[in-house]
Amino acid sequence: MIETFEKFNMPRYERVRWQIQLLLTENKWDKDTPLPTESELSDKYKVSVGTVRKAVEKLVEDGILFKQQGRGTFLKQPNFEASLLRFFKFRDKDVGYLTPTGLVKKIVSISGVNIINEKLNLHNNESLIYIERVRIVDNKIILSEKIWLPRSLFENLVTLAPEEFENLLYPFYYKKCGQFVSSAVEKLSFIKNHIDIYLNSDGKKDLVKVCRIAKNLKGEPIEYRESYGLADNFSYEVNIN
Amino acid sequence: MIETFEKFNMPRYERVRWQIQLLLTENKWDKDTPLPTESELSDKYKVSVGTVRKAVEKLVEDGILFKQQGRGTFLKQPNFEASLLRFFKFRDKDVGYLTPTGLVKKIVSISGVNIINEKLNLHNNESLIYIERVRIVDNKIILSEKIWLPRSLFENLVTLAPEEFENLLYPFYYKKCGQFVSSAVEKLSFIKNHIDIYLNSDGKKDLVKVCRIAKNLKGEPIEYRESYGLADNFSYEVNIN
DNA sequence: AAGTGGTCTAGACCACTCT
DNA sequence: GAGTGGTCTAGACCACTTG
Repeated sequence: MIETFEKFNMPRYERVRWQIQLLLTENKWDKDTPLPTESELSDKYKVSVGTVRKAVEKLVEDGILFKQQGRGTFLKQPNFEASLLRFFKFRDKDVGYLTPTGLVKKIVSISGVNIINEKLNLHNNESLIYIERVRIVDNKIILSEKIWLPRSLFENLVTLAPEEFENLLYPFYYKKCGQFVSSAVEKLSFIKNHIDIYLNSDGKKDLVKVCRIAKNLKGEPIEYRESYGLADNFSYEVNIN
Repeated sequence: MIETFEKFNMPRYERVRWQIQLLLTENKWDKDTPLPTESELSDKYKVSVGTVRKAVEKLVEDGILFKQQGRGTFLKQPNFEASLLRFFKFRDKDVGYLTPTGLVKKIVSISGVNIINEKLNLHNNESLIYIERVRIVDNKIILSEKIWLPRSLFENLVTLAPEEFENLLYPFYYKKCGQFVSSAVEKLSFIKNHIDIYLNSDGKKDLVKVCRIAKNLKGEPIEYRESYGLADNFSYEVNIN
């Protein structure tokens, strides 16, 4: 392995970075379990502390680790549920922005669906778990979600009833199935005159559709999700450099 | 100045970063004029090369500088015109994605407008330049833009006719007025049944509206722009970490 | 007080670009 | 060949957190 890295002229800090990333796939890091210290890592991988620091810095930039002076370096548990606010902002009269709660309405095991399996890098015959879920603010459904998971990775979910799911799905995946979501790609589009059983009872509406592929630390897709919301609630802000 | 920095416990690399940023506001850096070398900077600011490197790294992350091994470090000329593709993707049958060309239709000097002046951090009585501009792909208008500039900074533009503007505005601002756009905030929203004189001749349409505040190196707003496009053409993709 | 990450230095050698 | 940034080291001292 190390020889391979060397052959490709990969700098040591990159090599260390991948070693650490490998370390992180072990299911034992939570927000209070620090990684080995910088000097331990520098001993382990036979590089200077400065090189370890550079590797770790990259992982911090990627949002995978976070450091706390005096305490240590930790695996970051991203909160995508809150960061759906990237696309939708639901403003309360008094409080400001709200985080919607999640409620699973339906969960079934289904056979492979070509276009979904493709997004999840699965063979067409591999079966899936399909979930319907709504997001609620102030007793009002404001988002409707369809979720597809590779059954092979999420076997432990198939026997659960909708009520047994928790409010936030990604920490739940990790607890029940050891699947850790570390990044995602979202694609946004606009669809007109659509109907959604959870979202609008009174006919067709203009909706915003967000397609998300969520990935684990290795960059492998582990969830495909489509979120629908009313276009009226939509708001998005981005910084450009 | 330096004492001030020290008092606030600002690390040296941060201080150096600000010094460099100050350097950059001098109107003499283009894509072929390298900054002073790392060792020159380390002499000048009385810190080690490693500290300079850290300062420069930050500026590279911010998209303000770029480095090229063997050549030097340069001020980055961001191409926002191309990066409007952040929100709109216009797909050509053959070529893939296209960069639209820009055409100024109208330029006038106007008195202050409260809501605009606010966005530009101007007093209400300060006057503005107002520009209407369209973006064209394949002989078809696909974006309509309204642009407001502080007249005090862009005095040199008021005497120009629409034809005298170049395809890309931001390099043009820099050439004519020494105003360098280095970052921006964009806000996206949907508007229904709107009419736009350049965009749609056959009545009201659903539009996507992108409001942009463009800023100089000091973070001061220097342009406010509203871009309108048909919702059908809209597509946006984002990575989350 | 002990241990963590945060800052900073001085110097070495490598990889690339230009002339 | 001269000069640039790219990688890497070994060590110092500081700031913060925890027992």
